[in-house]
Amino acid sequence: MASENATIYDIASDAGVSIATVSRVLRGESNVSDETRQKVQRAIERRNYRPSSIARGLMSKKTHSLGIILPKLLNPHYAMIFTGAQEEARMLGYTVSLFPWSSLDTKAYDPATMLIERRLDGLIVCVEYLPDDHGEHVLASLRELRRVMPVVLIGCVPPWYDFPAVSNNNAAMMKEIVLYLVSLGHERIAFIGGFAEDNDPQRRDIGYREGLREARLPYIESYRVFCKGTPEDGRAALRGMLDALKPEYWPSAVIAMNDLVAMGCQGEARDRGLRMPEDLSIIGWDDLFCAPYLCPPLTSINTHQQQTGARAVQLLLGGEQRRETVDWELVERASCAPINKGKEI
Amino acid sequence: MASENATIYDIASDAGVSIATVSRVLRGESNVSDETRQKVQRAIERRNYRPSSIARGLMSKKTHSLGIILPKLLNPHYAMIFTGAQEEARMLGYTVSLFPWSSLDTKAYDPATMLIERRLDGLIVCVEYLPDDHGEHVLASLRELRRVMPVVLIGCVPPWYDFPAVSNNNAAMMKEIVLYLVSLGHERIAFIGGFAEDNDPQRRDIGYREGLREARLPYIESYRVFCKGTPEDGRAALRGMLDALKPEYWPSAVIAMNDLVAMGCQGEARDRGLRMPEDLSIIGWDDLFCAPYLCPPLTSINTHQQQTGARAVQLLLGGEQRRETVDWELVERASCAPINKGKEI
DNA sequence: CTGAAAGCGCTTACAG
DNA sequence: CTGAAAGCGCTTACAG
Repeated sequence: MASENATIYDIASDAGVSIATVSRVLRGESNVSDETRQKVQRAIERRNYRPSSIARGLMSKKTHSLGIILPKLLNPHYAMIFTGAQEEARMLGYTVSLFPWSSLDTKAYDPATMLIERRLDGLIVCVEYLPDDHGEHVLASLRELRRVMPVVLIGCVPPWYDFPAVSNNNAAMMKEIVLYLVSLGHERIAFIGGFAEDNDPQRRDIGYREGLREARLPYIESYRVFCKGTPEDGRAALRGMLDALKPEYWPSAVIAMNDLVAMGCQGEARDRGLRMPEDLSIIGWDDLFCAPYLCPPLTSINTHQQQTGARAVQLLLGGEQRRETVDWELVERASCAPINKGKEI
Repeated sequence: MASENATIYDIASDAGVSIATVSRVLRGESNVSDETRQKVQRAIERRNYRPSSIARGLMSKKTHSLGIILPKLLNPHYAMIFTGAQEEARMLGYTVSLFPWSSLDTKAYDPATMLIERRLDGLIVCVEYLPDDHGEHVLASLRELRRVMPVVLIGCVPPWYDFPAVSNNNAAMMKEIVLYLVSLGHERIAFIGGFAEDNDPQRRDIGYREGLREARLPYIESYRVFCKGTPEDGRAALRGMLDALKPEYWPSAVIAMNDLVAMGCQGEARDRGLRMPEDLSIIGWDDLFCAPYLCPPLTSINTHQQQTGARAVQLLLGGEQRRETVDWELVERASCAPINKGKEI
């Protein structure tokens, strides 16, 4: 099937010149006579010759290929980041390959081997809030990797991860969400989300508390429930919270860590016969493509994921060490409504 | 940041042997004395040396990297295929990079250039039903690419595309769906789907007609509506169909070409005040992660996308030329219900 | 069991 | 403007 590719030697001999000259016209150098250039170009076209970027990379030590590591491509959130990164990379002449999260996860047979042997020009890693011990492990792998290739992080990046990164200002977003719900009249606002990272001034818990404080609402332990990021996790988390509370103390609004969790919450609420949004407002995070088609259509916060992916590539290739923050946007849909003060439960 | 990598020469001189010997222990050859092997291994560990797979590939002419081209990663359907392919590839020591659909789409500046210069060991292309002229274009690009690397197709592959492929038996699936709806009592069954490919015995239209024939139901032109694959397309398609029909002729069930289109149909039906599934049953295709969370939860057909991606990699690396068909599974949820004969419209 | 040499397909000084 | 030669970091016969 795959026939032998012509090499620079074939072109040189076809055109009756040296390989150095062929190389010159390939790279578009100006110091080649028109006549020679045309001879070479004809030979190239006749053979349909394309120089091997692999061989090229040997001298330049550039592979023009990037890697990306993310927890789960099946979450459209990461698919959007990947897409943004891929498109930007392509414009700059780079390719991006997907590596599994497990490349970082264990020290077993040093899964990063594949990553390193590829001689990538850079690596993008999407991190999530991680339980502490696990986080240490990942951080160690990242530090190891950085010794051989530039690394840029995306996502929930604690400040003591001394890596360039592009992330969101989670605290500010969360505060905006809380105040938005307050503006709708909500006073019992729950937050179902990931595990906290101490000392991170941009973490969501900070914004959650700040928002409540600004609205002069109390912080209530039982409204803060932890969970991972799947719909099932969200469903279980809401169930646990409601089971533990008398109905009169049930929250009137729930902030979900992401749209998947919000979907699970909708399922649980529906199963319990709660009307949405009358009995329970829910707000998601990520604004996935399916948000408008949920019931009710899910209010969510758009985090500009494609732009995030693109910026990560730019930081990577620009060798910039700073941390960047990407803008966001609250997208109102029907899942959050003004509270019905006189509601019946 | 990225420090200079040690080379095989560094290791050789550290260990006091020739690079040929280092190469032997790297590749785990047996004809090396224990003593020498250990000297070399110690040197490798001290320097944290990893051989460059790039340089390796120069001689072997293998890059151990694959490419995948798909219409849109944001559709979870393709994210699942990608994930399956990536996992299988990794097990076999390969990497997979994402290339944009535009690599095939236009002949402008020969976008496939990047693909070819990378010297990929193989390429997976996810195709969709395409309007004829456009399809010809893509087919030409694929034939061109195949001259320099193995290509395996995934998806709706007409029989005259003489490529190895892994796909579904769309006709059989469609027939099963029609008969399933018939078993629920439906007689007015619409199909909102992609454009037909003449002569393909596995295309959905074949199964649609066969199912109807077997159930002794007439094929009705106005129940067969064409659309592309987004939720908006689906919504518009259903709107168009209903607008064109008197309510008493409205279908009682709609088969959507994929879950996205089904989502759009749900939106349109809801806007019109149709109760689902009482007034309208809808069935999707692909069984996306969000299907269980739609309203009503969407009955759909699971096409085992991860397995599909994995099989494509196996065909690619095995050099097999055959076409394969992957199994499927109808997943019943609440969006399809027995028809209510005495329903009020 | 080990090493010297050639080769993979390019680029990069260096001469001319 | 053009070419001969060395080099990128490996593997692969070929000798010994």
